[in-house]
Amino acid sequence: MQTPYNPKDIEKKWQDYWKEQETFVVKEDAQKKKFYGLVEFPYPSGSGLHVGHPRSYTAMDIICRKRRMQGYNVLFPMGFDAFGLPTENYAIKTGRPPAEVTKENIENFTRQLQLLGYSFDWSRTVDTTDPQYYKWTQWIFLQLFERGLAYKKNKPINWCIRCKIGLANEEIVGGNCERCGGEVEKRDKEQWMLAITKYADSLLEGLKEVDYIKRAKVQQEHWIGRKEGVNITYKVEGSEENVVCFTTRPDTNFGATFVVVGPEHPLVSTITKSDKKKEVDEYVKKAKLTKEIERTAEDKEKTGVFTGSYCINSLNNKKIPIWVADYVLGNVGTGAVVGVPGHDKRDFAFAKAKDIDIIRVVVDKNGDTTPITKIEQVQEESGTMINSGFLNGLDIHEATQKIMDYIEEKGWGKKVINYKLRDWVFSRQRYWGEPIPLIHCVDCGWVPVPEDQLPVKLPHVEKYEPTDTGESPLAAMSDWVNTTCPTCAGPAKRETDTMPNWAGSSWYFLRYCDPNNNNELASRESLTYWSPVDWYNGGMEHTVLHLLYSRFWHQFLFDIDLVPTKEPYKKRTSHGMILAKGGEKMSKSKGNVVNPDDIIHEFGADTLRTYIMFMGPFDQVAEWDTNGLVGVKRFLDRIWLLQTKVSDSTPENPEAQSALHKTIKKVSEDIESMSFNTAVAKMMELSHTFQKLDTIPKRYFEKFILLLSPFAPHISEQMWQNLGNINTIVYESWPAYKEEYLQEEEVTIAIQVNGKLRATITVNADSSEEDITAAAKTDAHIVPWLAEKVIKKVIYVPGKLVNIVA
RNA sequence: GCCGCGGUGGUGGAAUGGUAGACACGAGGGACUUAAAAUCCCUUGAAGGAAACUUCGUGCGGGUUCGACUCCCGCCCGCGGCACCA
Repeated sequence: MQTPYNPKDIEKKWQDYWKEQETFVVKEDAQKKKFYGLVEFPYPSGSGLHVGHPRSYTAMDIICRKRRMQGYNVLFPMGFDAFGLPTENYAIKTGRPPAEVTKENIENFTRQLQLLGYSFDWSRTVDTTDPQYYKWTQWIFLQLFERGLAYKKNKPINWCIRCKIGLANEEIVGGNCERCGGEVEKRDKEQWMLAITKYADSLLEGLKEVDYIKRAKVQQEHWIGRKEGVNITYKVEGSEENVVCFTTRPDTNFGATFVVVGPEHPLVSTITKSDKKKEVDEYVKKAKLTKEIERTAEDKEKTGVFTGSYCINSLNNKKIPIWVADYVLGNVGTGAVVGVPGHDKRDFAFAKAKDIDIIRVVVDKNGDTTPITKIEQVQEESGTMINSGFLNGLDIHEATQKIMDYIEEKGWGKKVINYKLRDWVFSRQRYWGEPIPLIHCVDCGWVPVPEDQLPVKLPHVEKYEPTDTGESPLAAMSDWVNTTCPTCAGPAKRETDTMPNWAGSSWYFLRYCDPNNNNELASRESLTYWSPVDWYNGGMEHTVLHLLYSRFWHQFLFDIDLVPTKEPYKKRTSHGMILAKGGEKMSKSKGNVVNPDDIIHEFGADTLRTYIMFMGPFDQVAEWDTNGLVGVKRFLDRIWLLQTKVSDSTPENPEAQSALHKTIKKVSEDIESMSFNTAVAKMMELSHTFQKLDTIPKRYFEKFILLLSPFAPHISEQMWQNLGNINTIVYESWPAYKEEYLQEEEVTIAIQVNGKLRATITVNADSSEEDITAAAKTDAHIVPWLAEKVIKKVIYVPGKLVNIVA
């Protein structure tokens, strides 16, 4: 008699077995083809694993388990991205050292991940806060520094007042701090910058050779924001100065009626006429005090003041006024814009507000030539030039090319490529991050910490609070800060800023290849064997920043010949978020977070894993529904009970055999396309088919268990053992289907009359088209529909349907 | 505003242009049981009909096609990203 299915005993038993047997520990093996499956390593927060994490992990676990069964040598690692603000904030509140808190959190996360039965190679775990790890994060930074890609710059940074931290542009959401939602202001501060813009083209180019989901590519392209245009030089009348304006639409330049410089523009004071000085100064002062979010609000009314100066549009020798207006941003393009109000919405609004001429130079496809002052302004995607001298009659795109060449030829401007991408603000005035390994010497300037002195370890401090002065808590540690210059041995000071969170996660996948190497970030041999990551799954929230940053670092490492491939990830997919019941995000404050521990306790890890895969399309958001677990649990219960029906000496059953092979095909294909929900559904169907049998041939059941094992590994191992197998199921061969078994003896053919279903008939699979159409026409259900009608046409789709057109 | 994704039963969701609603939840009925739980079986898009069956039905309006959830055109709604980016 079969014992009942008891996930608690089974799951613990097999988790212990895998650990003792080192089932998932891998080594490089030149004889085997490799597969590197990667999931984003979690931030080990104090609240533990969240039910959203297992969506990504289970999916990749299934893929990796399948690859092992397909004979691949599989690297599937896990680690912890453990530097970060929540831990630091917790330390501030409780006074406990972040390292201690981190250690506890990692232990808890590890426990939870192991309860889920993932096939991670735990011997390769990395922790970004481990000095043996961040030694190499610092080392990579120094490589960037030595090649001029890390530089210090005094620039206005985004300062979160509440977190007391400088933020990267990427960390501002809707003008507020991404983390705390608080106000952000501009502050001048010396910041370490990484020259990611030097890699803009390369990062764009690299996207062509990788297999990323479309929206990940599109978002990255958008973020890089490459734009071809021309910097046009406008001579300021009665002055030696020039105003340079970037535009992507030089075709409309005959319609230029003004130039606007932003309040930050360096020429503002020089070009302002004395009688306008007071007004301009006041305007500029006010603009600088206005928060960027207010200034750039889309529906904000256009304001600005005339400088009193004019410049000359060389194209038509027209004299046009120069204005100062805050809708022009200092950090975009050249910080100055040529105003073409006829064909740019913002220029139009400005011209209307200031009563400046509006000239139409483009006729859209409707041929409308109404003066633009009389209609709402347009911004055409296509059209023909008018009022534009030698451009007249040209399509706007042709005109753009022609005039760019012309302007450059005449020396009035220069073709340029602009990017939306900015250099990466790389310093943080916080404690819980990697110290930036540089020393400042009055005589020698910034000097790297010598390699043999890495890592620069985080010292123990008494207080973790950041300061209002904008200095890291490390700045107060005078023993640590004061040091000697590695070059001249004179007195020198350490850099007290730390690196941002993104640093450790920008190369962690390389460290997994060789996690304990003390001499290099990872050995060339291990990187050559495992690189690149074959399949990387993660959240959409990381497709811009983390993905771009890590690609940048990786391309840099490739350029200095430390890694074997230009691109780090061959394939990138993304899972949808798991929302709480009701469609809200799960959050501690709302109290709607589902803890995997509770679910595992009640239903078991196999049920949880299978349910998460079954709940809906993998790439779309899904609402958590505890009721849904019931169905999956019943499915596993049912399979468990099927064991009693398994028999060694049962003849073939064509129907069951066909169902089995269809399931093999479907599950195999669905895993590859991440259609896990339909794979599970197909296995459920098969379980019903088997249930109807008196006895199940053992060879069928074994194949079924093999298919199930990536989804529900514990119960599968146990049933595999129950069937008399001695070895783990993990390295058994993935079942193959046979085309011949997919065919059924009889097929159901749909019969339509004029495209509407009127009957179905069941025929032998090998029936001829003639026989089937004849049977269709004479079917009792069909005959009345054809009465008094002439059959015009019969469409036959083999094995599917007959459509009689009458 | 632009870009991406989506809209299908009471619910989550299935459907290479070919029988819409697989699979699952829930609900209703039945079997087993002293009873309940568990399990198993049946029914379950809507309307009409005793039934056979008929009509309608995949956000809305058109179109292509023998045939459209699927392709094309024009909209509406929801989610995500970007956004006075010149």
